[in-house]
Amino acid sequence: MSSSSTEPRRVTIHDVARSAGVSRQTVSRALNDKAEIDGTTKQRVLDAARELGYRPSRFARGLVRPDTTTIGLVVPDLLNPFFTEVAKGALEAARARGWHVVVHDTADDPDQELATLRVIGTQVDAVTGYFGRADEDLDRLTAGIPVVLIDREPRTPRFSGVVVDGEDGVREAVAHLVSRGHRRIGMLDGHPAPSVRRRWFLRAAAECGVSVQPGWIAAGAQSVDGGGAALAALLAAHPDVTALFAFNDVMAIGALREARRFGLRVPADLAVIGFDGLTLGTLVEPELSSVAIDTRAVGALAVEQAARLVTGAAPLDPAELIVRARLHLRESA
Amino acid sequence: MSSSSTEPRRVTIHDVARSAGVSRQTVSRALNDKAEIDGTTKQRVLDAARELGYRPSRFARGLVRPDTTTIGLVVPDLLNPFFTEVAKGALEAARARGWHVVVHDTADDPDQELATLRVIGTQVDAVTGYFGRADEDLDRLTAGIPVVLIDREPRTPRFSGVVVDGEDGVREAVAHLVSRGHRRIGMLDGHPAPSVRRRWFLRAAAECGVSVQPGWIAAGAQSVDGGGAALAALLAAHPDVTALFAFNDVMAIGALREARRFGLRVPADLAVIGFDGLTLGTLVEPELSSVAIDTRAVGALAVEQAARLVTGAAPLDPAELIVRARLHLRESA
DNA sequence: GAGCGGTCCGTGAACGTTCACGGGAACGTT
DNA sequence: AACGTTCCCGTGAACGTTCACGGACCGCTC
Repeated sequence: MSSSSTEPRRVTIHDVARSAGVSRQTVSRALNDKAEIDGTTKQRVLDAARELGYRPSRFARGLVRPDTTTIGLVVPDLLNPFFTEVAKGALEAARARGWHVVVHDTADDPDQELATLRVIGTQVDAVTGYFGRADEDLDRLTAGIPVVLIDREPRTPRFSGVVVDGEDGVREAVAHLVSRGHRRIGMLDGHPAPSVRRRWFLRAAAECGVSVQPGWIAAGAQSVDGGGAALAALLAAHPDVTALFAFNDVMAIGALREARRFGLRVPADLAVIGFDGLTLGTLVEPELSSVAIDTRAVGALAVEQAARLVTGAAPLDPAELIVRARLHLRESA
Repeated sequence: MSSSSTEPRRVTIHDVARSAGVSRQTVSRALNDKAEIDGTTKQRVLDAARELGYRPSRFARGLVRPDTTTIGLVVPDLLNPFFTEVAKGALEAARARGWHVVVHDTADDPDQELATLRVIGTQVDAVTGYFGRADEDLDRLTAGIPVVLIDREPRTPRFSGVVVDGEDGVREAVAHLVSRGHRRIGMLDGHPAPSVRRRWFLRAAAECGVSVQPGWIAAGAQSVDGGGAALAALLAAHPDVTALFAFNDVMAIGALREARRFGLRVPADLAVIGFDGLTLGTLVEPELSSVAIDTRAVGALAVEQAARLVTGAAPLDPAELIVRARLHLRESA
């Protein structure tokens, strides 16, 4: 309502005090439900505050009293149910501590990841999540705040992280397929370059005595459509594959759908096993077998570790940060 | 490493300055990549900062320079894909502004909602999401910050909100079912008390000239299992129902699964139409028909409105905050 | 009517950072 | 030798709030 041109200066506690004819401290008392204040003055202050549209500055307040800690969670795509479940676990763990979680979705885009890190690095007390950038970049951008990586291969001293160990689970999966008579087992990978999960798969196959032709492995985007496309490509070249291990459940579900289009019955014509163990897998038909990990635990562990790093408590041992996968058999294999 | 008992006082910019033998301002210059500083001193300062484990206080910094605004998003259950999609829309809209979003999951629990409001009210610049509490409670707990409600019936002057108008969409759905010859159409409601969506349904049915027996409406929890249970109850009492409108897609998917257990083919024996239009509906078999709304837009609109309220710009007109539903036909009806 | 306890309120100080300004040193120019 | 530039660096002030303290006022008691 003023006249001038510049920024409409913020309404401070002083303005309220002046308007109500009291001092800062009395305003503070009224707003924070403290004692030592008369009922009528309190109401007068509250009215004045409302009238002026006063909102205390959380920065000024945070400066003078110990305040809630905030941690940043970075995920490539919140719509991917895997990350949703991890986020849920993180939120629960944070809530248990009374902490805040700011969630950032990078849309799987390195530039957005960079932008996020740039802005988040100065705004939170710790950051966790999935990152693609090199360690040096991360180190520089986070400027000293604790970083907890999730499911990232090289663990360096600077960054601790939650790692998922699917080796045993994948071995169970392959062993199960072999026990059902499958000999031509393909894989849908989620990276162009061989992923860790592919290594687990190949090693398990070798241990079970079945050989895997290079052509039986197709890569695709880590999405439903990506899984469908990868299966289409795989079947076009090698229609004799009878079983399938997928990089994750989302791709596996895409494969399920694609198999239906091909007229293949699952598991009769094509057995499918995914990875992650999403609850989503119980909603599709047939229900998806999967090498399952405790996704909530992943998020919770990340927050737990972040908490320890922030408070300076003894950090969790790397061994305690390992989440192991187990085969959950349902209908698709 | 100190001796005393009390809090291990925070490392401030002064400590770094003293350690590096320079002034505060020089430390600030080094850390913020400003000019007017010598290369070697800069490095010395950086080393000292790292050595001491210095982290600038975001509060002190936020106090003195204009800082990123943060908005709170409150959802009952992030694992519910509907809320996930809304959250995604909100995150995208916030990112476009360079804003932060702190996400809180209340687990559908009034107490947790209360706790969340209590802590969030003083920590963010605006709050949006789904709330169950009465207006007075919300008003008191949010202490003057803008509140944008999502999909909540009574719009009061104090609270603006995004509302979804499914009336036309539901009418399309019922009309479609009737045109396919259905006369006994049931509904799975998500509330014990008649919901707005139920009103839309009943009105549409009346307009289409079909009557709905009270027993054809069953209520259940707004979850997959809740939908399944509700359908089971409904079919037990009224096995002659041939079509179904569900409160939302999640319940509809539960109904799909339950129908399969009952040996009913969808849509041949039982046509099913959900509400929300989740992408999840394209993953199930048969693909789910649904009265669809633009879920991302819901989240985006909420943030947009919050932005206007925070910046003091002209708020969106209530008419602009209406998201309309349209029937999306797929396989299940 | 002096003292006392209780209630209510105001005044510095402090939190940790950046901004605006000023100043010294080194160097080159006339 | 005086002067202007450029490059660094440091000193008060300010951001908006709460805490610790002190003090005014009122009513009561002895």
